[in-house]
Amino acid sequence: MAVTMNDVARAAGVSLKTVSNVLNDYEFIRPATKQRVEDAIAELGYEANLTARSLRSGKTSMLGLVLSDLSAPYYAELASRLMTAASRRGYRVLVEQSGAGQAAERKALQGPFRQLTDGLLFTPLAMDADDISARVGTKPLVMLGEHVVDPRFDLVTMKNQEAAAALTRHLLAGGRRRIAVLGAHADETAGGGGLRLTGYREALAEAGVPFDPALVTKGDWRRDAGAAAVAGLLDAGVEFDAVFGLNDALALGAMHELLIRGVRVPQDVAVAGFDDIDEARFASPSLTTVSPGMDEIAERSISLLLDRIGGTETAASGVHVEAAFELKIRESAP
Amino acid sequence: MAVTMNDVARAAGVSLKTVSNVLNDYEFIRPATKQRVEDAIAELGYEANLTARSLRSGKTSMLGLVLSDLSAPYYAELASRLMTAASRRGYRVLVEQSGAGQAAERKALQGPFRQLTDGLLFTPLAMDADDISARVGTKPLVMLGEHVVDPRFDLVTMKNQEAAAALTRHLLAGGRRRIAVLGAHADETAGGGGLRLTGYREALAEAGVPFDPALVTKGDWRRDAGAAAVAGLLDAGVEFDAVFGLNDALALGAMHELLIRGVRVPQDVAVAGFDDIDEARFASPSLTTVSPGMDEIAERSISLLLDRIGGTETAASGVHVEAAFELKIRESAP
DNA sequence: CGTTCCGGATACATCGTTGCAGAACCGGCG
DNA sequence: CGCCGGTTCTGCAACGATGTATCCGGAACG
Repeated sequence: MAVTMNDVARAAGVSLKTVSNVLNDYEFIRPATKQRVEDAIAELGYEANLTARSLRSGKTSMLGLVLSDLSAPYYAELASRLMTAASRRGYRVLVEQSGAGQAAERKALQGPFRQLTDGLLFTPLAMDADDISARVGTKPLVMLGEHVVDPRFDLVTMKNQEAAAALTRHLLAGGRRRIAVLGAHADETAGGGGLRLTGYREALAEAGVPFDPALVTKGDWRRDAGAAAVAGLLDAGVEFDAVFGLNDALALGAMHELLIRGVRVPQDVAVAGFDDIDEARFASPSLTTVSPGMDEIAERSISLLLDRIGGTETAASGVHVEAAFELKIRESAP
Repeated sequence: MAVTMNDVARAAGVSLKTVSNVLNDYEFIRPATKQRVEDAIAELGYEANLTARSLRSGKTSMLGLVLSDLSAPYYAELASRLMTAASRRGYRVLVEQSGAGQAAERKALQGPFRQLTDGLLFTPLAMDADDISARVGTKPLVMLGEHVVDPRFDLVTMKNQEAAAALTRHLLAGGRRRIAVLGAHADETAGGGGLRLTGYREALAEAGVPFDPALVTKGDWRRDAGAAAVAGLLDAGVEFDAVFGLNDALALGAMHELLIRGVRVPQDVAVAGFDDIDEARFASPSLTTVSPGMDEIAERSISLLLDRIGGTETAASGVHVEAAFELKIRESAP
């Protein structure tokens, strides 16, 4: 068996509780005693049993991260940064993939997964605010992304609308007038897609360019959907001189399809994306996109969640954090 | 407070232990009793406390996954599949990023991380076999990847050498004779890179094409390193008509650099990679590569680890599993 | 000199579950 | 009728830590 506190106590000639006190930085311990305990710990190679500690204290030192699919580059990078940020503060991150399904999201919110964590970072895609509100327990929950924007919940996101507007302005400044949009969803106004679309329309309006619904295509935020959408536009004979993918995967899929069909990027059609995943820099041509300040998002969301867990943050209604963004002008839309 | 077994017991009019027995599928329980307990559980919405269960049983139902960096596409996809495979069998996966550092790898092998998991999937990059052997505890450990191939350890990997040879043969069949290799490491023969390089040399030898060390460049397995390596070759005036990136990231970085410099792919230089990450399909041109049968790797490694945990697999020395591969011929090297 | 106060350590209960041993009950058999 | 073996259920201890209450001894105080 592993070494327990009792063994340490015996070796140090003190009570079990004194060992516990040393470990928990209890204030009133004679230096000599503390030293004896620490020596015993070192000698025996004692390591605290986290499970027992969890049972007693009710804390697990784990944060849950619910996202649709870890293999999506954006989420993979986000998860990686969140883990790093959490680990700096002594927490681990346990990831749960929901596959963007309602059932899985609900389960992550209520089931055993919740029990294993002290707080949740949640990227809801299928559940709506009321549904979440009804099922959210007592443990802290911070929303990521923009599918659910609701004053009841803490939220860390980016300036979606502003960023999309800035990107669209850049395309307009480059002389583009017919900018196709990929990845819209029906009736979505609150989500990230909706906000980005709103930013796009805002920039068009400023420039006096009419909005043409025929240029807006729907689809999942994946490479293959981007390719398919562009294929659809081309086959339908819709004219366009730029493509704005609501995320990078869409834009990269679109760019691939354009190049296959002999459409030159950026000469014939400029392409821009959103997220600045690592791949965007190394695509050919490299992809113009918006960097969402992911480090800031990771840092702020961990901070916010830990403040809630620790009770430092006490705002009754949701705290909304918007990270700064940065335009990344590259070859695909110079 | 949450509902405990005691509450359920009271509600069902049985002892606490009977509730436990029902939950653990104990054989001798009258159907009527079982029903009463199950009704009480449903009515109270009881959920077992996993922490307490872990403390008592010594099992956590979590598997550890140690890899260098979750944001690398290959690892992200692997992690995602491993999680899915594990979840099918009632296990969760806890990921730890080592950043390819020795200290971090050692910590993952011994520290609290180990405690939280029933077994480990380990992708060692910095530690060697003896070091691992000295620090591996009693809990099961399955190696992934090829940096450490040692009869002492269980290992799930792919046919690196065969796959690299097959890919090289394909390039040779296309008339390429000067095939540059990106991503070699000094003196590595056992690791994945070493095996792939060996496969490359094997195919060259078969074809009677001399091996030219000037064509082999070293570097990390990342996009930027691939770009840098190609830049180095071009600047040094080394002639080559094909590039074999030891992984896809390298190949994609290389392709980017080639295209930037006006070298046509595949007309002037063919490019091939290794891993078949999703991005390879959507690159422009799409990337010829080797698919390592990641689903099989995920499935087999989870199976093997669980067999070890459950004591089903009892081979004294390491079990070595090699997943099948598949050549993916695409535009970059038709 | 007796009392109060506090630093320093301890004993015991407790978190929610499972393993072990055994009690109570039942029908069948000698 | 008593004993036996199997079924059904129960009580107690234990997993390894922390919270609460308490105890003890010495310094400070009146």
